[in-house]
Amino acid sequence: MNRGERRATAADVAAVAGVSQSAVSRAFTPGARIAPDTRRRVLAAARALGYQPNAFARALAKREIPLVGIVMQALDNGLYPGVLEGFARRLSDLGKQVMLFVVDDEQPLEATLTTALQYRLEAMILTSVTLSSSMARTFAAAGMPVVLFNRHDASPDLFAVIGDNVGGGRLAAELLLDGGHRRCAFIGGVADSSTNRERRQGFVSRLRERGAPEPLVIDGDFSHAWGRRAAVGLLGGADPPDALFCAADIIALGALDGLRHDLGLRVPAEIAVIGFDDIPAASWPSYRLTTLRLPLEAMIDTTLSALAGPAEDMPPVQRLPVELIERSSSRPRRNAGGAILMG
Amino acid sequence: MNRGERRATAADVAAVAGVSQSAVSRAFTPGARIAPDTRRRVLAAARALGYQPNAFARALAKREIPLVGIVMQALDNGLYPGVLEGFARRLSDLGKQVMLFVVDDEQPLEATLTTALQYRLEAMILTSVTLSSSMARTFAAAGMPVVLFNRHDASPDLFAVIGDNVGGGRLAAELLLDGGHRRCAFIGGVADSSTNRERRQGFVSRLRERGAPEPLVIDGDFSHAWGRRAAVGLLGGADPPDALFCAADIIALGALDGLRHDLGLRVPAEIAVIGFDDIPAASWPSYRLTTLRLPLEAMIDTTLSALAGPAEDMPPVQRLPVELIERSSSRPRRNAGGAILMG
DNA sequence: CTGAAAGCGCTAACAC
DNA sequence: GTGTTAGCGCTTTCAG
Repeated sequence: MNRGERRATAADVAAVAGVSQSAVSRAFTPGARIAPDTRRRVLAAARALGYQPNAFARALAKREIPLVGIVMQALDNGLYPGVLEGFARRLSDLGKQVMLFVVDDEQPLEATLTTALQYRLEAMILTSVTLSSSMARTFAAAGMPVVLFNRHDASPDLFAVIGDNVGGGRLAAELLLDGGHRRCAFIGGVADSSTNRERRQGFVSRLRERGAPEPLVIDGDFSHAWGRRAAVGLLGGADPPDALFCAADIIALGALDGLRHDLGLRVPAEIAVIGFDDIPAASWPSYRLTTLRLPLEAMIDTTLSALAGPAEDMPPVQRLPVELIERSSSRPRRNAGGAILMG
Repeated sequence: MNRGERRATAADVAAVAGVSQSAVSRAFTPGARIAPDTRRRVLAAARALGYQPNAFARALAKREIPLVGIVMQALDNGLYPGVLEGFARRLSDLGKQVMLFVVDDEQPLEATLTTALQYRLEAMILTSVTLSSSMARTFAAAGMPVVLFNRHDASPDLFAVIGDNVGGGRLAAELLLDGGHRRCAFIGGVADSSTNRERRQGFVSRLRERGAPEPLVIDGDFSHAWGRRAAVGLLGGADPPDALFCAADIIALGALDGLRHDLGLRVPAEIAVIGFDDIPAASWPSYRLTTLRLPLEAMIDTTLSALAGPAEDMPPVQRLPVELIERSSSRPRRNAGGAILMG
């Protein structure tokens, strides 16, 4: 490969086409005032030389670049591949590219965000992470819009698009209680993530409102392995629960596997399981997991329009409704509320 | 957000620090010749102004940018999230960013690649797609290295990193025959993808060599839904198979679900299933899928070193060995080869 | 070690 | 419509 050889520039094309360099620029600018014939000549010359406008030079001159950053923490929990794909497609339709950042302990968020600043990205979409207020200020100062996706923050001014986690948690409690369960447990993900907190809170508060016993609550991470281990542990303890609400589908899938295959329990006859998100695997016949569906499409739309519009007049946290998807990991509701059952 | 306000430039920092603009540049260049004290002053001024070097201006001046492109076709087959994450982390360790492209029918590869050319990316990693030879020529002319990941191409000069698909297919045949199966079928993915072709070819050829009956072969796509539909269809036909080799785990998972839950068959007692890739879900207790593991780590390493090194002296197609992972969707091997069994 | 100056390749007024 | 002319913000000789 001739790595060394210089790529053709607009000037080269101009020379070949016999026009000025700015004519070349115009030929490649959609709405520009240029004679159809000149444009044709320019394009022909460009093709001959293999010319492609240099995106950086353009970015420098225009002081903007159609590039948005997306930062993700974990690509392997079943939810984010769809999210990433959705954003990528939509942004691509808008003529924008995506710069992907994946963070973890070795790639701390701070360093990542510094890079984002250097690239003068149009905007940043932060999934599964949250922003310190000092960083938020830095971005605001740089004029780079930021939106949290599926995460939420205490700071009121940070824009966030989330599902109705509290409402979903309440729905889960409702369904379990209506199904005749009394001894519920919550298997959480990362303890201090907002999704985890809110889902648990909705669940626990509704349980209390209906006078059910206080549920067991444990936190871990968003993984299949954790769900499996947690479920097995919980069922081995004293006073085992008869219903599990998991902070995410990936955890619920693990719980289901632990319950059925490690413990030999029947679901939902002996114990019910509810997840959250509705990832693809939740609907597979091996699981048929009852869950709360996150409105991904709508969340992506909302995120993108927040980034595009002035966004000044919309409330900073957009909380979209989730949908209860009843499958067979939970029992159908009973009419009664207080019956005592299979202890 | 003060979108309008100009961000600080090196000149601004220079003014505050009382040095020349080039000193600022040096302060931000790792090995540059600059007095420790000047650097300190510059950095202080930079911090005060919230200055971050402009990556595009730098790219323009240096004629290179630490950015590599990754194009993916389907993020939802279970394999690619890990691939993407692996590449992102490794590249990030090298101080490089990743630009993600997702292609499909609406976002054709050609358009995507044109964009890549405009961004003067250091290199392109193409997963799950293949390159036309004219496009390959374009990239070569532009001096942009390209490597196909988990895809392979007829053109001999295109660099590709793949698993030993043929060998894996042969291993699958071996295992099935050793398990006493005779009537095998192959459930393929996208018909003309190289992975599909090679895996099938290895499988079929080994079956023939050992004198087994010609297997049924059908192609579809790389999805759970297809695997399920295909398995159900195959078993409903005349002369149903007693063993299935699927072109990918995601297909095998679907097949397993169809077999067990739609048809009520026992696996592997009544029918065996083997997949390919070893995605995370393959090891979950609900599936325990026997499969051929793709050496992802090694493949990623190889890809990256091909991109880095001269790559002139390594053979253009790197075929890495796959590993048979026996779980419980297949019967253990018997010593015999020809026993007749449970028709 | 440091500053001056010349680009890198393109866009955007501004005249014509 | 089209060419001319300034930059955009940084790196990199080249003197000193």
